Amino acid sequence: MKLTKSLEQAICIMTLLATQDKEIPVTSAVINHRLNGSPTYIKKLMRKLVVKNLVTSVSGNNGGFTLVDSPKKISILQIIEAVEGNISTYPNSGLIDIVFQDMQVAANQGEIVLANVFDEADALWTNFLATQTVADLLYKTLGRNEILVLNWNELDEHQSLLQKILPTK
Amino acid sequence: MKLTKSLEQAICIMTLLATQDKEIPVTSAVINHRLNGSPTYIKKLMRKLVVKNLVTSVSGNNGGFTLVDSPKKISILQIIEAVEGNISTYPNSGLIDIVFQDMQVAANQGEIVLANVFDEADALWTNFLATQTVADLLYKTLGRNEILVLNWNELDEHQSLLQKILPTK
DNA sequence: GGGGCAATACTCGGATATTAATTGTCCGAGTTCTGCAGG
DNA sequence: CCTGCAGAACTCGGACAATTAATATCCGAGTATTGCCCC
Repeated sequence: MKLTKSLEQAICIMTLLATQDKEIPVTSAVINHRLNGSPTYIKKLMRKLVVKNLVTSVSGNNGGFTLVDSPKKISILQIIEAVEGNISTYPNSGLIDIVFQDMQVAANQGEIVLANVFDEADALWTNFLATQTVADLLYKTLGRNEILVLNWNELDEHQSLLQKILPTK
Repeated sequence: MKLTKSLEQAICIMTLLATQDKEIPVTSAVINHRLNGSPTYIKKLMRKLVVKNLVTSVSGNNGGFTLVDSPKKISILQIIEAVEGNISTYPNSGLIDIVFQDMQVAANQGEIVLANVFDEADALWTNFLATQTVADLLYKTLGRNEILVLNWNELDEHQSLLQKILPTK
């Protein structure tokens, strides 16, 4: 049982936006270049984050994406749910009830019991991830309790400049 | 994020075997008939349970499948791992490190932090499901603290007899 | 009557097809800024 | 100047194609019972 690759990308995007000067939206071109994935697909991904109100999009010239909230207020769970939808691991189709159908038991009883067990397990998982914020990730990774802010648009320009220069030599 | 349909089937099979007289193996034909799925696919599923030593298979005439252990000793987690393999939800491809590659941070640090967070969440999930046994499911569903035992092979014969008789009328 | 020997009723395991989910592409929009041309 | 207009630089959103994972089928085995035939 794996989450999708999209989720990994979404987390990257969120941490990236978290270290971005809030006044300057990051263009999707910059995100694409960083993540090195399919540009059009990443746009779709971005849309999911926008719809779930985790990032805002600014269209037009100098447009792009910005975090809605402080990284301290964005949990990993929110990102997961934006990308994957609600988490419910048990693929319930009621199949279990056919096992019990000959034992005098209320219909759906097996289904209910099973669904509850998995819901409980899922709740443990989601509750924990709800406590983990994007800021926590940055703190732990950078080893300090502050988030440094930079402008990815410029950072990326350098990179692409380099890549434009190198091949010509 | 869903587990596969196979898992639902596997759980049904395990509860079914749990209510079967241990002396009499259940044939896969009976299991197929009950689950109403693809017979050949269910055989493959059964194999996974056999390989993980949750059920034993007896070949030859009057052969079939039997639980290895008491339902009290079989956890839901064991069934899940037999069918889905080890649970690790984060689709780690190290992508996160590209975000941090320009900030002076040990390589892989982001990857490690993220993987740990998800591992911790997964552990909560799996630890809980490790405490839930097949016997628990039966108790909760049947509403009593004993597992009634029957012979599904015979039960199923009746059914198929009925189905053979009915169409002729 | 009992020892072999087929027939029967099962599981085993891999190669291969089908179907569903995920990922990726395309195209034609809409929106905001910038710069420039004409009054 | 300053007003308006065209173009550039972005996002939006849906329809469609390709890729990968899950499900299902097929086929040729192997193995233990059953029952019957022959000595």
